[in-house]
Amino acid sequence: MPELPEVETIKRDLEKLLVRKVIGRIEISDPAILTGISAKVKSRRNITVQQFKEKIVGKQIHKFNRRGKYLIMEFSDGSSLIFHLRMTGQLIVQSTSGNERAIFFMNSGQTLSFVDRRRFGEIFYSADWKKEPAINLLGVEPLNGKMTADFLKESFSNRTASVHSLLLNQKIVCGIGNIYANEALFQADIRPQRMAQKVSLAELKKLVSSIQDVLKQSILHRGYSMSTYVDAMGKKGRNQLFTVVYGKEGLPCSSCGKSLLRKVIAGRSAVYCSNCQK
DNA sequence: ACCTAAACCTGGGCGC
DNA sequence: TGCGCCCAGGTTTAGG
Repeated sequence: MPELPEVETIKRDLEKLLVRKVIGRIEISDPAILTGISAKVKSRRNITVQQFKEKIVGKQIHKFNRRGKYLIMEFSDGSSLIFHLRMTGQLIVQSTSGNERAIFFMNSGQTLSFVDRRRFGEIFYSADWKKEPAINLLGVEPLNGKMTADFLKESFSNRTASVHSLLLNQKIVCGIGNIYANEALFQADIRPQRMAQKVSLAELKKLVSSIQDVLKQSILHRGYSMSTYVDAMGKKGRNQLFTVVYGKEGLPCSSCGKSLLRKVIAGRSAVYCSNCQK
């Protein structure tokens, strides 16, 4: 579920609520949250619940960071907990859900709960998040000026995959997921199935500003909450009221009125207007 | 190296 | 109501 705007919203909420607080106790009801679901990742991260608790309990939260869709809780000794919410993960302060996979009890009395219906989400410990391979594999951030049209042109050169697929590739630009890939391509009048290397520099310029626009708008609206996403207070965002193509197959195009089409591209649903997008 | 399909897991929604 | 199928905001892995 959560893409850059949703993770950014949670990050800002947690900054306000939990900086300087100390973790007093941790309950892990689903240990898979520490190791990941897939077998390969499991073998890489062999940590027991007990070892995990020993690393974290007693530490003071210094700040929160975000890289792509990763949320990083950094402690005052420089170590960190790195969270990824995957499809249905939620991080909620004072949650009453009852479906928590992990709960962090602060000495202040506050709780931070990781709730996650599909159990894809993960938490892992890092002595130094800036040296973490998972973080360093990420491409540029879309909102810090590094995602230029020239950069995309270079990144897309000789690539036969669709522009939609490459926007979802976190090693090129990080933080964009299927909602914002679809919305940005619509706003830039580019069909998602276009071969990436054939998108012109002029079109990429439009795409860069479209990506930034849809992400910033969603941050202002506190994220897209059609399904499970909620902020750190457990409240829904409002961006689902402003999106125009994602999840709207068969509805009329907001620009020309023609029925929106859906096409599965490299395993992901793309929705687009065959009249407006070229 | 690059590309796609399948897998991971759970549950909502829809058609019959 | 119930069953079976399709779908899902993400990433990893297997196989071409």
